[in-house]
Amino acid sequence: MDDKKIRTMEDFAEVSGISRPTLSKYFQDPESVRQSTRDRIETALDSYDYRPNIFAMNQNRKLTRTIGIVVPYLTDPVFGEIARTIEQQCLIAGFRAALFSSHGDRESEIEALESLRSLRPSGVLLSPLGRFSDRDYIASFCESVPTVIFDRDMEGVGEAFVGSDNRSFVNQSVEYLTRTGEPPCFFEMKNPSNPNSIARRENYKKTMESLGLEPVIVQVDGSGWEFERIGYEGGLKALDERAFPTNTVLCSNDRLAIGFLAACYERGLRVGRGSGHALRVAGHDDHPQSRFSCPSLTTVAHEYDKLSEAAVQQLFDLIESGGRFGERRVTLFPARLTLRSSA
Amino acid sequence: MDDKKIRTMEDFAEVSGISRPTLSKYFQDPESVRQSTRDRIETALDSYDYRPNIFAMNQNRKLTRTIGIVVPYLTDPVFGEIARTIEQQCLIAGFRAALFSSHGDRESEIEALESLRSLRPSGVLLSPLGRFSDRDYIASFCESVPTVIFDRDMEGVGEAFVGSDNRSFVNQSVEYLTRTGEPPCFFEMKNPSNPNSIARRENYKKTMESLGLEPVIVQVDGSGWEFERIGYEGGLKALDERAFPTNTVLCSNDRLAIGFLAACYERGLRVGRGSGHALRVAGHDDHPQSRFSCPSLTTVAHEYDKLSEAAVQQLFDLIESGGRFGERRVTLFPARLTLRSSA
DNA sequence: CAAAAAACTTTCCGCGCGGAAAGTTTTGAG
DNA sequence: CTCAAAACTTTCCGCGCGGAAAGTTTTTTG
Repeated sequence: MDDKKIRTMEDFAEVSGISRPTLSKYFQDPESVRQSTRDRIETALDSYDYRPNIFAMNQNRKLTRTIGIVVPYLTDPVFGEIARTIEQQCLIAGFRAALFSSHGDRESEIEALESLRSLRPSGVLLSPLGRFSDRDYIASFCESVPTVIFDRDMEGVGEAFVGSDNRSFVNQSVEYLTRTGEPPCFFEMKNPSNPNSIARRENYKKTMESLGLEPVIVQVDGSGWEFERIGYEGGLKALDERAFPTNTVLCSNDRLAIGFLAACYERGLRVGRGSGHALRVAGHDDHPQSRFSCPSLTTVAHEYDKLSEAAVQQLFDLIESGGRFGERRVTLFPARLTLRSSA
Repeated sequence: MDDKKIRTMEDFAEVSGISRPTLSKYFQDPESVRQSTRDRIETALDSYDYRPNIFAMNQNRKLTRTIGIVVPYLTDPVFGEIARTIEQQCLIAGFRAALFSSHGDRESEIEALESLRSLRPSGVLLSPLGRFSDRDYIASFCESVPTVIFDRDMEGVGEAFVGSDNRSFVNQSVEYLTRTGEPPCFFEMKNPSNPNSIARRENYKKTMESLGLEPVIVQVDGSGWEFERIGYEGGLKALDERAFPTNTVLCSNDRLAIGFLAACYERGLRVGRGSGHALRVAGHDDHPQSRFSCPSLTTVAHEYDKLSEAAVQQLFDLIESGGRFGERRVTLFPARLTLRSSA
């Protein structure tokens, strides 16, 4: 371990007895050199502890082996979880990950992508804000950087989209709820920024109509990312106004549902199925907290692992295809109904 | 906007009529050139849309103007929130932010720091895992990179620590609970990885003893980061075993408390103060969800903003001091008791 | 074992910028 | 208006690595 003054690849070439260009090849892809050479390099490597200068590398390389990850709101544990999964898969594949959050804000989203662009990433995994995104900017970004959109779609933008099948989500929840009790009312924000929310509302309508039932949509005010608060305050108001004609409430997402459950608790309404309960409540997304709400929340779960894996895989495909697919690829994952106590 | 072939600073010098070295100065610090020159550059800048190559810049610069942020578990909204705040303050100060999560794992923490080291950041804000951290590695990292430790301390490591005063936290909660009802039992994980947890337990003991009361500590099994689950499962067990001699439970942190509340709900125990309630429950941290638990959780709040701000400020001081303070600086923030319905 | 292929070495240049040195222009205080 | 200080320009070199070209060695194939 006499790591004296091995600062450059030249230095390391000298002490390891391998020529600099071969070392260069090795550091870009260890598989690209002969096994015997690789062994010699790796032996020297743990004697001298040298690491190539990342800036000098990326300055000249075409592919920087960096993957950008942009999520709309990192504080939401769902995105935290997704980011975590994706990051680890990138690392395993030998890429570095650069993580950015849009903080729910249009300008921040642009800033993140701008930072990312200057990093010249091999590819980007982007979950856009949705309605608040600067569509034109993002479209032009996707033109210059291989980008896969995930979780929330932006139609026509990017070479691929990987997300959940909102139809499957709502079908399952509505079907279950109507089969086991009164038909559900749909509880949501008036102006959701999330395209998934809009798709879910439309699918709720369609599903109800196809069942010959009257859709009832209860919309509450509120903007921003404090969904629990919005669900809580809007829930109190809706309950007090008796806005729900049936005893079953299907929330657009779990965070809203958790807020709504807090409102029910506040008003002394017992939530759950069976006698002795005033209301049934269900959500969508299987938020990590929904397992520990009171009562635990019946919801429809994403397969986060599969989604993350597929998104990463699509991006790697895209990178290998030189940044272009023939046509936009869309991968949707079905949902899994998760029964708990609330409905 | 004829941004044709302005790829290098040389190109931009030509079209802007400013010499390359002056441009170089400008991009490192706009204040370092004369106002009139700055105006000329900025005028040219929005005509030609040039941005210096970040890799070429950082290759030669001493300070990369990058701040590394490492948190133990990004999926925890508390850290998400802190990371968000810190990131924005760095951006305002003209630094880029590189965000990493240790994912609760020793190896990942080392990997994050290793990645960071190769980025040659101006400074690093690190919230270590705690008991699971490789103390020696982190200490040596702090030797080579200006580092401020925050939120959870690692004694003697890093040039500065910014966090919360756990004594103040526990003092306030214990004092309030004893004053308004039966004295609290302390509910926690058996082997907390978080140094804050350990400090809180010790302070609970001391505070109780100083009040002439017998401390009662209920420890539950479980490891990892699923605190709600641990609180829920351990809570069920403890309730069934009648492990709490008083009707008041003080949880080491809010996530544990949220799990415990779910256990209480499951067992049909009404939580809250006043008659008609079986149990009082309180937590620490003011987790974003604790406002919407059932019932809403009485807790002791961090001043996240101040903490983040102070951590960033300390780091900037440290960077300006050339990476060394005379002696280790410790900044602690007191807590703010936040009364809600649960106690 | 010979010939072809693969892997390696040597040499050279370039990437886009930082920074030093020396000379020139601009600024502002008296 | 004068002159020194401040700000700028010109010129040059270096950072650490990527990558091409041409030559040499090793491995593979029949």
